Amino acid sequence: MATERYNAREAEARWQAAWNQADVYATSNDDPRPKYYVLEMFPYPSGRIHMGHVRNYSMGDVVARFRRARGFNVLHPMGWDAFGMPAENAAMQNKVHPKAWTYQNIATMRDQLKSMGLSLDWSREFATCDVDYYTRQQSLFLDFLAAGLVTRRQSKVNWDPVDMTVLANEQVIDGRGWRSGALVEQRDLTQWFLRITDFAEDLLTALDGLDRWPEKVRIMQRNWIGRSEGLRVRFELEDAPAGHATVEVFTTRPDTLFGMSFLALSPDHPLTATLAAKDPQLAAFVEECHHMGTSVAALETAEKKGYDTGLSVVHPFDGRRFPVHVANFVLMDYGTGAIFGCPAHDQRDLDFARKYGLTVVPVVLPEGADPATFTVGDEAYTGDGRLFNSDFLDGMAVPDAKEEVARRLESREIDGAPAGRRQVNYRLRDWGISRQRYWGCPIPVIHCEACGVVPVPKADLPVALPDDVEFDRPGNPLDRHPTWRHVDCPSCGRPARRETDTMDTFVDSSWYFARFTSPRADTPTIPAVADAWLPVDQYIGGIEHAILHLLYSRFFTRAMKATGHLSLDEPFRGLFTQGMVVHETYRAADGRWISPAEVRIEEKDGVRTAVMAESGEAVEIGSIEKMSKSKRNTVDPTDIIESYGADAARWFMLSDSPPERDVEWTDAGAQGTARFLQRVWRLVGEGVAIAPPAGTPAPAGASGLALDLRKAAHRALAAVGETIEGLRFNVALAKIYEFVNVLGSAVANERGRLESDPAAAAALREALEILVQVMAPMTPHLAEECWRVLGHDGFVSRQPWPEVDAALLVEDEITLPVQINGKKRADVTVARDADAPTVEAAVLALEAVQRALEGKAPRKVIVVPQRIVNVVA
RNA sequence: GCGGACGUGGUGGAACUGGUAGACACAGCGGACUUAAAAUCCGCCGGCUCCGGCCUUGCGGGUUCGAUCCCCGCCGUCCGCACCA
Repeated sequence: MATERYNAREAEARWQAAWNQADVYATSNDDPRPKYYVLEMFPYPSGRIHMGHVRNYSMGDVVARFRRARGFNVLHPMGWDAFGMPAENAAMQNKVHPKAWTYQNIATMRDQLKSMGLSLDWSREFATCDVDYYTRQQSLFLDFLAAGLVTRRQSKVNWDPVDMTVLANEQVIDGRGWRSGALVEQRDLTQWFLRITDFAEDLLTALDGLDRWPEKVRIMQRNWIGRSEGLRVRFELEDAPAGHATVEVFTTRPDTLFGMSFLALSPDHPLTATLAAKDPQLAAFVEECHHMGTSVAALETAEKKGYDTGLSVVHPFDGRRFPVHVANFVLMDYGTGAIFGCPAHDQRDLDFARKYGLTVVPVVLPEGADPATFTVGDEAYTGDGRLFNSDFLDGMAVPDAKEEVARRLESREIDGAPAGRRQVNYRLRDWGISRQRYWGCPIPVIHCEACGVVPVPKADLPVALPDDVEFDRPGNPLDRHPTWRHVDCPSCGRPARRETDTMDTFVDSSWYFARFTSPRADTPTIPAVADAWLPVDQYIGGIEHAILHLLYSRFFTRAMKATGHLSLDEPFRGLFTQGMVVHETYRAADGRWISPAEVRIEEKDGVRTAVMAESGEAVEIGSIEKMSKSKRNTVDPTDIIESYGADAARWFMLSDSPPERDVEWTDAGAQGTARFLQRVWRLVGEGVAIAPPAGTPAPAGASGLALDLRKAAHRALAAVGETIEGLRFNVALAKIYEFVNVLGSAVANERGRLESDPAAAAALREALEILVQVMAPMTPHLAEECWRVLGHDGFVSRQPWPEVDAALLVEDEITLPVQINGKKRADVTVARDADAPTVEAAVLALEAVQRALEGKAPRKVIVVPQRIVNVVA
């Protein structure tokens, strides 16, 4: 009988409507079953979804559907990370309001996501630019402010003089603004900060407990937080200017104090400023340092430069005097902004000392080196060893010497304070969230001449963005709005001024996962509900968020705990970072990039060539790269879904490559997937014609073909379950292919037996149902359609995952490979529970073994039960 | 410079805890069906071979009855951080 081809376009639309009608994927907060929260990083509404989204959301949907079938109450929501600069850029370029642009994009992308057939609870959807959302965010900010988790202070920022805004470090490329191309200036601005550094230690130590996170991400966060233990050491200054009797440095190597040859100040150090006020040459040097730029390239090639201030400091132990320099490589915002230089054991200090002819005295002797001859050339010695040339430290190991110096300096007073203080330092900085931008969450404070900074009372929230703004000039439109910023002081009632800075959009994404648990509540969360759902059991997204978003969210969760909005520390129990979608690139003879849609690939004798589909003009096939607009090597998910179907797109995104690695999109692969899905459709159609009706139980105690089919089905069922659980989707799919191959050849070659043996036919029905159910997480539309063909009403999406019959997974007889001297030479088939002597006897009787032994007795026979036999001749 | 990951057929990859290397797929080749094409189905598909075998998981060693897996040393690719004292 001829089976109709599966019409993905028609069937997918029909099942999406049916799911929607029956509200299949809505989740209740009151469901008593165990919870499972699966979340994919929500998208920025840039315009259209891309294949990276398809991959990300396909993975999450497999997890969600699988867990639902396993009996969990699954929360699988979707929303929009909707504030940000692209909306304002669009406003400036195309004269469209950021709000209109954003919501239009959301509408488009929502339709695209819906066409993928994702099992999302759309009733919980929100965008971070919804007033309802950012109102709660303002409320959170006020709580953080009251709890002392927010500060306002001056800091150096990257200022783009053309766009007139602060730029994040990531937005400064080679010293220029990423959009304007203007040279970025360092400016001192008053900024709002969230005090993430208060949690530095906890954010660091808690990483150890995140055992379902990729090790790579944990290491990146660990390095980012950058904890180091050291000592602050205060030096007495000679001939010091008023107010600068001492200068303090931070060091992690107090053991090398006797190897000191200079002290260096940051150009931004207060003492530098004091000295520069009276020393025009120093002032010029400082100015020069500020113009050196912050780009990677500039730092890499930057020469060590210094300026001798003429001052001296006194060594705390032996009273020697050392010069004080201002040096370009000393950072003001790490440690104390000053260092002591020990050239023998620090490469930067060594470079500096060589340049300015300062002494180099080694004080740590590598093991086995001769103290009389050991010298340091162009490479500082930073390794371990024993102290020498170091007075009372001589002979000590490095750790002991560190301890001894700390101990002595702690109990020593200079100028009324201890000369040394142990200190733990972090690289992590407080999080500056002020942005001079319109399209963000307004910071809810008011500046009053009389009262200072006054928080907006919660009753007055929201501080809503005005709609009537102009984007005809760069800068922040909120600053130029005729009325918005004018407001009465909530405290004294006199005219005051609103804060016109908005929040960094990373704030918006730092708590959205908590908001999904009760998205319409009039408080940021309902604590009991948030606690019931959180943590997110499986979070899936790109590695590019390894630090910022994931660290901010970890901080935010702690801050929300401190302010009573939930009561846990870690938001994401399991984290998975998926690889990118990559594609071949194509270039025309004149060098312009050509999109895959315009290219036709031809293959002759294994050589692939490409031509323009229309003109036949030759096209060069280039390297495989991340899909990007600039290289035009993108494919549009909607085109793919229209030509192959959503199920095929989903399946292909999950097949072949392990999910953490990059996957290459190829048209041939997509076609192969579509062919496979047609094959499954035919198989189910042909199979159901032979199999007994729905409801027929699987045959118990089956044998022969029935048993073979049952074993194949239950083995696939077990393997698919295990591999999905481990997020090894590519392996899950391979197991399904294997299973389909078994079923396909049974239906094709064993038709007679299937028709004459009711047990085999019943086993076939069971197998087909299992096939449809294990495929349902990946290809839900096709699965629903097949489920109907198999004679069932209702949704396969609501079916529980079938139980594995463990008895069917074990073989009574097993075939063991037989090795002779580690090389496979034969097979032996024995009972599964045969003991070692029995197996050995069977092996030695084998003809191949006899031949290899040439009549001699084996030296040794190793029997690994149920695995392998190795005969050592 | 520091930190990390990876390296398996033409390609993507599989291989439980040290136990048959190459599952599964893509591409390719051969064949069947067809007036033809599409679709579908069947077969082959790491290398060498004196047809008994031999070699093969980047390279060189080591441990082991046995190594893609563990250890040491190289080579290569990719990613992250980067004057953090």
